[in-house]
Amino acid sequence: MKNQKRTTIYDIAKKLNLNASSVSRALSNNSNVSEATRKLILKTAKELNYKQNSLASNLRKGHNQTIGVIVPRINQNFFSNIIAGLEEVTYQKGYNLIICQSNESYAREVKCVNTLINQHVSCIIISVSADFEDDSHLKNVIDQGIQLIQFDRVADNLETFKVLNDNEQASMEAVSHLIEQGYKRIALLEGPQNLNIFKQRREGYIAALKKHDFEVLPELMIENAWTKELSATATRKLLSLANPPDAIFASTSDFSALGVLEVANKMGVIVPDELGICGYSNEFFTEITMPSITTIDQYSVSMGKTIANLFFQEIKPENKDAVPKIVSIKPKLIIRSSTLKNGNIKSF
Amino acid sequence: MKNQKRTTIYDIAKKLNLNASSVSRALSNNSNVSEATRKLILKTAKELNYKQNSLASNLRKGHNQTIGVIVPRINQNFFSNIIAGLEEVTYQKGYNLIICQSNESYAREVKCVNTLINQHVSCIIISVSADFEDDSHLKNVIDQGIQLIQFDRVADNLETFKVLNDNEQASMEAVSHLIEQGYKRIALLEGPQNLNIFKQRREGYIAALKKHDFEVLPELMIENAWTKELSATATRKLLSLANPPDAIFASTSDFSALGVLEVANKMGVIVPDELGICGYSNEFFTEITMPSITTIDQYSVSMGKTIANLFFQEIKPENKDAVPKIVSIKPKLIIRSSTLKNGNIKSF
DNA sequence: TTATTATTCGCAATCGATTGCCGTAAAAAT
DNA sequence: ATTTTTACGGCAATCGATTGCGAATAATAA
Repeated sequence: MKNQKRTTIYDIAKKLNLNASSVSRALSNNSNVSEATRKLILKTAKELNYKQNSLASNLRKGHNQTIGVIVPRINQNFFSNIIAGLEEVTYQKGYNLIICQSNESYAREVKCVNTLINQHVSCIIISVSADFEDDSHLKNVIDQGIQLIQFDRVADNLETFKVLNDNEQASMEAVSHLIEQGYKRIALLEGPQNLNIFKQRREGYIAALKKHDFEVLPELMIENAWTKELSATATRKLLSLANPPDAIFASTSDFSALGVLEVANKMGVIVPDELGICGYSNEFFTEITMPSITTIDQYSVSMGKTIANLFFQEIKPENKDAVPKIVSIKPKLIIRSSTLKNGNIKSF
Repeated sequence: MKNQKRTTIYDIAKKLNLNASSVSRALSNNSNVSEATRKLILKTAKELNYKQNSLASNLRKGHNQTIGVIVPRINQNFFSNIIAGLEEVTYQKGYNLIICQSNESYAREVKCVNTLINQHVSCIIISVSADFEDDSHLKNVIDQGIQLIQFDRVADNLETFKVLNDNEQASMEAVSHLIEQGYKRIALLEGPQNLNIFKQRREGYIAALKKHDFEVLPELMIENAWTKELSATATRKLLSLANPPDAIFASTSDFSALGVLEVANKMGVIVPDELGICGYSNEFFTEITMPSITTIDQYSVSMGKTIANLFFQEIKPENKDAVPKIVSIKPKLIIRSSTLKNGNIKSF
């Protein structure tokens, strides 16, 4: 049973004294086969344990019921939820996903793109890596006639379909919330500014400060504090300032916020009374920390569904003069204990 | 630029007045092409932006540099780490992964298997779904000449390569640890017994009790408590027994353990003094709960690597008389505050 | 210079499924 | 009974890359 050949439509045809074309038609359920022979073909296909060869089928048909997905890391909540959402829709439509991780490396991202191009996927859905350099590989995707949808982290000046979070708005709401809670000196932990999302969150932060006539203080804006460890270090620095902040918006992630919280707890700084903390992403654990962490939910699963639906409804129908659409999803501020100054603290 | 044809080896051949076969040979870097023409071909391939059509290549070659992975859910730590580990190795070897989720549904698992068979992947790596029924679909994989590696949750009586955790051993160590800490009545939260892993964990629990001359009490063994909610319910029931347990081993997952912890905290039962809690999987959050949760680390990333290496070293070389090997990995008990009765409590 | 060997490249079949076109036979219409 | 229409199914080309075989040329040996 090792090297047996797999049964093909020719095997079925031969057994029934038919032509392969009839077998193909019967199996694809299309037309021009009598009900009797169709049943016969289906029956013997089952008997011979026939499985279609998608390679051959797709080669002939010139397309592929496959969508490629490239994300920086699949073991991050946001991305795995996006994929879960994508999968839910694509599965219904009989498409399947090839999932690749760039591991936040540009070189690897390029390789992933090439692999997917070679596979003739019908669409590539991508969120670019942190050390994103330029968009030539993405242009290449388009040149090869493959649909491209960017989400979350995107190459701004490349005209494609995009599904985005309104990071600026969310960021502004978060900071406004902090201000309304009475925090006076609000620090910002930022991610790499070559990624659009982190730029936008910074913009939102600045906008909120300006709106409330707060000063924008460069010493309170820490670049590249986007891991738990980097954030912890940044927090120690911030809290030992002559005039330390009374709130920190960890705009990069909840892991970053956790770093802040742990340092605060260790230093005996009371959260939220002496220090407000807000994270980003609504990771599972933000609900169970002490205190629980205010954060921003990105509706990641439904965002995944939105992306997939965009493909099936707008792109796949080959609407030639369809202008690349940009869908923006408004994230939601989830207010928890870490920013509720006025006694209204949720219990664990 | 929409419907342009992609350039093929024939386009390159025509431009250079060569035959496609030479182009193919030049690109595959193999043999029988002069250095001069090879360079010429490579150059014009780049100029024309040639991308190989993997469908055609794989169809002709009869195999596929692709491995299929089927897991219940990719947004579970254990599985996403497995995939991360797999990817690290397969990427090096130029293979890529098609990742599918069964969503814990048997029907869907069967569909995933069929899709991967159709794609002619060279290997399927699977951890079966919770409502696993029978292994006919897996037998089918083997019949179609596709390599099969099972991991973690496996169909026991199907002879394939397997990579397993020594669940029984780990479970026994966990329960022994509880006993050594002085807990006297240890309850068990169990998962669906049609999955090998949960059966083994139960065995380990029983073995530890017997080893220490403890009675095995059916009323302390709760079946199907494998979500946070089910575990919470089970915990309430257990703690309101006339003779309640003083420790609970949530053998199914850390989420389950979290459910236990939350109920204990709400009921004012002090962990670990009045109730010991041990989870399974070493999810990220177990480190940051109050108190932190003792759990079992499964070395998931390195397990993924092990699986991939198994394929490349033992299976792919077509070692005809290779007996399906079973690799067992010994998980590690991570002792944290939730089971440290004797004052030796780690701080948050 | 001729015979032999090695290199390089073309020819054509092949992988398996799909599909336009055409012929035949059966069914329907006249 | 004859013509027209419809249904069914075969033929053969096609998708793009690979590969065994053989021919032509170049390099080497005799």
